[in-house]
Parts: sequence; structure tokens; C-alpha cells
Amino acid sequence: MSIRNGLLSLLVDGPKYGFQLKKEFEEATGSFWPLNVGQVYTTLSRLVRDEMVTEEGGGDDTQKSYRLTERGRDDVRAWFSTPRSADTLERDELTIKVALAIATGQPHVIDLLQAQRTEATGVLQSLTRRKARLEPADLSQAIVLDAAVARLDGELRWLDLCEARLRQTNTHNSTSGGRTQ
Amino acid sequence: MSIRNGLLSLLVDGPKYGFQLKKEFEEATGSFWPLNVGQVYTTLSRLVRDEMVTEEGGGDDTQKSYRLTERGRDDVRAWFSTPRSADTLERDELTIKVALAIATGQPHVIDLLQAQRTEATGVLQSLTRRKARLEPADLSQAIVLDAAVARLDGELRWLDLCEARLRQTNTHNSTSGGRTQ
DNA sequence: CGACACATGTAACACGTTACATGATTTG
DNA sequence: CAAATCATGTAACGTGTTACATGTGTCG
Repeated sequence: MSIRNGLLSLLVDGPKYGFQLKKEFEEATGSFWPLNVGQVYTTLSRLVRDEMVTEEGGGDDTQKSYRLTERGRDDVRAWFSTPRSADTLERDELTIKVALAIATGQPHVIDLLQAQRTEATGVLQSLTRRKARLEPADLSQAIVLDAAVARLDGELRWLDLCEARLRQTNTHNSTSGGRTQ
Repeated sequence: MSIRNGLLSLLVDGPKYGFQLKKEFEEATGSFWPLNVGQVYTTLSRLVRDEMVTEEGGGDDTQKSYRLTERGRDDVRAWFSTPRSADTLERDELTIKVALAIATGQPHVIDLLQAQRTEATGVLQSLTRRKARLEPADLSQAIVLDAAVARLDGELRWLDLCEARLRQTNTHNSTSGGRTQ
């Protein structure tokens, strides 16, 4: 729902048209998640379907634009004021991967952890470089970078923890990749 | 693709049937992400379509089961050995929300941050309690909990950072919720 | 003129998700 | 016997994603 809500929230300060929404979304998030233009239009048509926005203009001379309905405005308000629900944490691919690697007794779990660590470290460096080039005024882009850095940082510490747990379990056990059955 | 790959990887040590896959997936991930049984079957049928697994049995007496094909085995290998690609970080709803709240000049960003902080703290506590109850042998469940804790931990530190950045920017500016345009 | 950015859209498909129908088997 | 668990599946829909078609304006 991130894109849907994101586009919706960009409409709070007045009607806008499709292409503009793409650019503003990417600018706000530092082009971190490039947005296919086509998706903007598919999403907008779904928002029209759900009566969150209305189409306006689109005649020969006037530019077509999308305006928030009252319901859409409520939706944005709700989105901004409701924290991510507690019971269902976001599914994290890496976590699942490692968990299943252990559960199914994959032989090279340590290698997998190491590969992820290398990858994360590399990305972290490129983020740091990018952060240095950032204008101080780009607040929203700065916090997006901060978020990515924080996440990767946590990921690295988690990977270390995983390896520690694995080595601890495997100490003086059979060869490796022990399956607890 | 987490579920698809997850189910696939559970089939590496021999054929299994649907219900069993659901239970094993949930056990491996500590029932953290409950899996609707129906989804197991839809996913399995798509895996059959893609020739990743084959159906076996299903007659009157024999139990139907799913067996990995060679292609499926390759897929699992690739999944376990390929780190999450660098260029596209996972889209994070919270990050987008905060970034857009700032970019669109929402008036109560600080409240939003505070709400998320409260939520995260609560979940963190429940995770800690759950971690204490865990059997030491449940390695895969332990690392899933570790991952969730690490993520929330990072999230809290990020939220603090956001607030600091906001206060810094807003110091001696107009009222609040300044839009940089 | 040719390349590039601007601009709008549609068709097709992917995975994830839930609601529902159906029946066998176990257990209190 | 009733309830719970085991077990299988389908229909319908949601969002996200890409590939493609199409056209205008601008700038070197």
C-alpha cells in the first residue's frame, strides 16, 4: 500500500497530474525507489475506482488532474496517524531465507551469512558516499538515507549474531550443518 | 517471493504434502508470519505451472505429495547463494510515510514519530518476553526473533534521529511543519 | 533532424491474501 | 456425539510491475 498511500498523500496540497506525481514521489524519497510511470496511472485509476480521488479536466486545452475526495483526505489522515500494526511484522526475505537455511539444514549457512555481510557492507559504503553529497536542505531525502543506513547497520549486527549462534551450536558437534530434526 | 522460495526450500529433503509445508514453514519461522493454508496450495499450483515441483500420488490410498524438480533444486540453490540485490533496497512503508509526511509538510510529524516509537517499544517488549520463553534448541526461531528485535532497535534509533533532524531544521523557523518547497 | 524529456495510458501478469466449500480423522 | 484438527482445494480480488503504444514539445 506504500505507493497507493504515497501518491494519495502527495495530493493533499492541491490537484496534480500523473507525471508530476511520479517526479514528486521520487524526489521526496531521493529516487531511492524509482517509480515506473505506468504504475502511477494504474494506481490512480484504482484510486478513482475507490472514490479516493476524482479526475478533473482532460479536455483539449486544460490539463487533466487528480483531486482528493473527502474520503481520500480521511485516508491520508488515517495513514499518517496510524502506526504499523503490531501483530504482523513485515515479512523480511533475508530473515526467512536464513531461518529456512538453518531449518532445512543447508550445508553452507555460514557462507550465506558472509555473502550477505559483504553485500550489506558495500551498499552501506555507497550510501555513506551518497549521504555526503546531499544538500542539507533535503530533509526527506536525508531521513530516507538514514533509514537505509540504520537498517543495514542492524542487518550487519544481526548477521554477526546469527554466526555466533551457529558456531556456538555447532561446537563439538558432527561435521557441520547439523540438523536437529 | 519469500513464501514461494520458502516452500520450495522446504522440499529439498524429500517430497512433502501441502498441510505439512504450512506447519513446517510456521515452525521454522516461529509462527511469526502465520501462513494461510490456502496460500500454500495456490503457491504450489503455481510452482507446478513453472515446473519447479511435480505432483505425485493423490490416488485413493496414496497421499498426494510434491517433489522438487531439477529446476526447482537449482532455484533453491540460487536463492540461498544470492544475496539480496544491491540496487533495489526493499521498500519500507514507514520510511516512505515519514518522508512524505515531511515532504508534504504535514503539521504533526513529531506526533507521528512518537506514535511509531510507542508502538515499536511495545512490540519490542513482547518480543523480549517471548525470547525468554524460547527453548535454546530452536535455532531458526531464535534468529527470527533476533531479526525482529534488531529491526525494531534500529527503527527506534532512526526515529530519534528523525526527530533530532526535524527539531534542528525547525529551530527559529516559523510555527512548525515548515515546507521547504 | 534526431535525441531526449514530458506526458498519458493499457494489457498482461506476478505474487499475496482471504473467504469459502468440502470431507476425513481424532479426541474429549 | 460434538468439537477440533487434519487435509485439500478454488474463486475472487488486491497491489505491484513491466512492456508496449502513442504523441507533444524542446534543444542542440
